[in-house]
Amino acid sequence: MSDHDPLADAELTFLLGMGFQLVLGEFVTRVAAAGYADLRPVHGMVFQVLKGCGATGSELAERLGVTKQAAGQIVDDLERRGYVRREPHPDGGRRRLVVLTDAAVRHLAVAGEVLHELEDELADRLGAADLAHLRETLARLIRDRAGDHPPPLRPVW
Amino acid sequence: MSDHDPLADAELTFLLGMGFQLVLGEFVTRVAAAGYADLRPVHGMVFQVLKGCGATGSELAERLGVTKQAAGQIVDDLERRGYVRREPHPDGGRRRLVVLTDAAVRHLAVAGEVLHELEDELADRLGAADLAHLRETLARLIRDRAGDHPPPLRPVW
DNA sequence: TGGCTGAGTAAAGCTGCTTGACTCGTGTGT
DNA sequence: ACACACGAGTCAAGCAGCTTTACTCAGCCA
Repeated sequence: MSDHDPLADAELTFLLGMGFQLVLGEFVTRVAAAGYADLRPVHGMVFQVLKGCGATGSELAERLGVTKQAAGQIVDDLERRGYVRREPHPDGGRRRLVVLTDAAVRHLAVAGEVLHELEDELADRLGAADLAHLRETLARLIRDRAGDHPPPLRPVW
Repeated sequence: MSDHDPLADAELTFLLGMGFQLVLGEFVTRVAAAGYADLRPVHGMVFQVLKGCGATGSELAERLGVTKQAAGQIVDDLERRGYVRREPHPDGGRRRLVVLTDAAVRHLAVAGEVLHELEDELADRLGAADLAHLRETLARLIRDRAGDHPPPLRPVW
């Protein structure tokens, strides 16, 4: 056909990257519009890790896939802005437990809502069955490449 | 069920990001093993843009979604390492045409081969029909969010 | 002639990470 | 009891890959 879709020929890697970029970009835009323009996706990852009973800086670093110094800097930043607190760790030692403040918990709720909203919209536009199939195939791809323990999600290239 | 798949509950955004990260990581590893450990994905994007008849620095910058200074720095780097040349532009002015050397053309061939190899392996493991469906749904997602002119693929967060 | 436009360049600054070197509590072996 | 290794945390410096700001230079058109 003369009007051939260039996306049909695109590399799978490109399709995945572009899909991720567009969806994440939309997510970031909406969360920023909800009053969180000062939080990047990595901060959301931090909140996910700390959700529940918190974690130490080293645990956080491992979960984020960065050095403990980098994790410390992120925590410094979030502490200054009132999203986390450092408390003495029950197990003592030099350990300190990083925990979420209410502001961070509220952000988690908003972010979760935005994610579901976005996914619902995509289900409408792409078809719920196709979206479910997309999820399922992606999950198998991830399991195939990374097993049961996918590595930390890091900025790509 | 006691043995429930945590990936089934994961956010779509997460699945897309993890899928992209794993596939791109595998791609980078294999291309590095083929002798191109000194080239990042962005260099491959540059080669894609310049493939054919080359481009000016400003055109390249626009296609990459960076400032022309950043594009100039990348071109400086690639020129030093023998992957591109700057030639006088046929249209004159201050313009200069950045074109690929044979080394870059060889890299393009290798990278293309690796991408197809990777996609064939995934077709084997996930099922050709499911992979085709994945591609098709991703293409529709991209078209839905970006129309016919998807923005440059950039490092994400 | 003189000014506008658009490509390219030069220099400095910034962000988010890393590496290297340390300090300090704690348990462990002898 | 004492030394000491270990692991968490922190300080400082460095670095990559961009951006912002500010300029130079060639053509073009009134």
